Amino acid sequence: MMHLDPNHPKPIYEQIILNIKKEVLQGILLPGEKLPSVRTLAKDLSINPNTISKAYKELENQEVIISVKGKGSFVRNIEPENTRSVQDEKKLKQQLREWLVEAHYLQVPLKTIYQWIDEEAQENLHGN
Amino acid sequence: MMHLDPNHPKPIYEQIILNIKKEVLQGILLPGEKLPSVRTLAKDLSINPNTISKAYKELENQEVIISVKGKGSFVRNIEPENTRSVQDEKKLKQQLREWLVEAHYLQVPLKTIYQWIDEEAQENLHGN
Amino acid sequence: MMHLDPNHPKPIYEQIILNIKKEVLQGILLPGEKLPSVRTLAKDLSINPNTISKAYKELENQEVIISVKGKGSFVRNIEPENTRSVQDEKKLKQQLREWLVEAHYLQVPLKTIYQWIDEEAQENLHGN
Amino acid sequence: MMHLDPNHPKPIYEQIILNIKKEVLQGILLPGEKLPSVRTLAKDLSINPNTISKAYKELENQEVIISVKGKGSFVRNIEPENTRSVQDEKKLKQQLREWLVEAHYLQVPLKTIYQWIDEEAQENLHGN
DNA sequence: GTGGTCTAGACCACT
DNA sequence: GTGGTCTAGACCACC
Repeated sequence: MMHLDPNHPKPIYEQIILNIKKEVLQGILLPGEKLPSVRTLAKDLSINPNTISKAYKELENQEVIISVKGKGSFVRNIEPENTRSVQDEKKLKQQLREWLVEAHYLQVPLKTIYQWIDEEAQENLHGN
Repeated sequence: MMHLDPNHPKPIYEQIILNIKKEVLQGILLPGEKLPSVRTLAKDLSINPNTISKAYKELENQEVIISVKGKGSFVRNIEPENTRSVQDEKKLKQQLREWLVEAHYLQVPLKTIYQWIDEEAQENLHGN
Repeated sequence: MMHLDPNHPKPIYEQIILNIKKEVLQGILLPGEKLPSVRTLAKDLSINPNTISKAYKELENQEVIISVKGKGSFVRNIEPENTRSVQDEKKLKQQLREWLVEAHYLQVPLKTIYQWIDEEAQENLHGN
Repeated sequence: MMHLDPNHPKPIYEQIILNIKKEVLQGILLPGEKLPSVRTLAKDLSINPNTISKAYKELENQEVIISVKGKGSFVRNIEPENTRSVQDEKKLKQQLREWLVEAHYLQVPLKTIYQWIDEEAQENLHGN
């Protein structure tokens, strides 16, 4: 079950997006699988359906899922040719750069950073 | 000279904070050195002095600089005893976790991530 | 109701911060409880919303409350792990030192000081 | 020799006031003793004479010293009948109250507070 | 409705 | 001239 923190600084719909992406990565949600409907997920998480709707729309924009009128929303394949755009990469790198300034400022050693990444990578990718 | 993008998702005052932190890390701004005054920096960047003020105040909260009424704002020493708190570390790790989900989703290989970090580390820490 | 004195040497936004901290300590505001919105509190106290906003932001920095866009501001739990840092303690002690010089100069006996502290402690901590 | 910290949030003239009061309390400066002249003290501390002047004027207002034209400034007796006014006491108590809110919030135990006071009292009063 | 950011312009305290 | 506070009013993102 998805974990949401209403007191998180990140808006709820972004938390949902992140969670679903994570489940796809981890193979909990498989390509072609049907996602819960907007209304049922909203009920399960006891939040506003509009918020779920916004998350699903954004996931469709990012080509993670596909919504079919009258049928539901489904996980898309991660197509290898859907390789990241130059823009995506630039954005990611920029975000990393900003994070590193903070980390360096707080004197986190490089070794620790590598360790954190390895821990997380194992969880997300387990075998990919 | 500092580069600001008013259309960036990050608010201007945070861009300023990041820029100054980076300059401190890189040794462009040295401990004790005087920062440009609120008003002159505002004029140089053609933004409102209050925005600069907000950035400087936050930098003072984070103990990066110190502002003295009537005198100006100055870079503080990075005291080794000012080690990061448990909460700081938790926050950093959480941010990293979210970034990694994105990166994995876009299929950035671990190797590339390490490379990006090394590049940036060299720029920020040059030998530390 | 909160009491504010515009002619106080302490800025208004700091008076608000102190008041809210006190109410949290005294259990008037409970963890998770919603604070009045920036706008309504501003109207109630007949001051500018930006001033409230400044106070709330600082309270969020100090991890007393948490503000969520579109939802409101809420009292956080005081986590026992969020122990004070060395710097916090240093700052507190320095402030106390300066206060004591004044008190000694005005010949307040130690006994009276202890009495004042006990009175206040009872109000703030009521049994903790 | 007096210790001044130009990077302290407290204005320099207040630091001077506090220092002189402390020296009077500790018996380093005795009643009737001549203080250094504005100009020589300014030179010794390498700060602006106006700042010293402001401090001395305030000390005269608070009846700690007395300035005689053409002769210099001198430490006054702490006269027992110069007992603190009701106003002074109210102000002191108010300041203490605010400090205690912070201390309680940061979970400093009462015992620790007493300890801090005792340490400081010994330094300031040594035998009074 | 909520909080967050930014501008414009004012006044104050300190050096 | 310096930073700090406050007001007034605007626009944005989120729920």
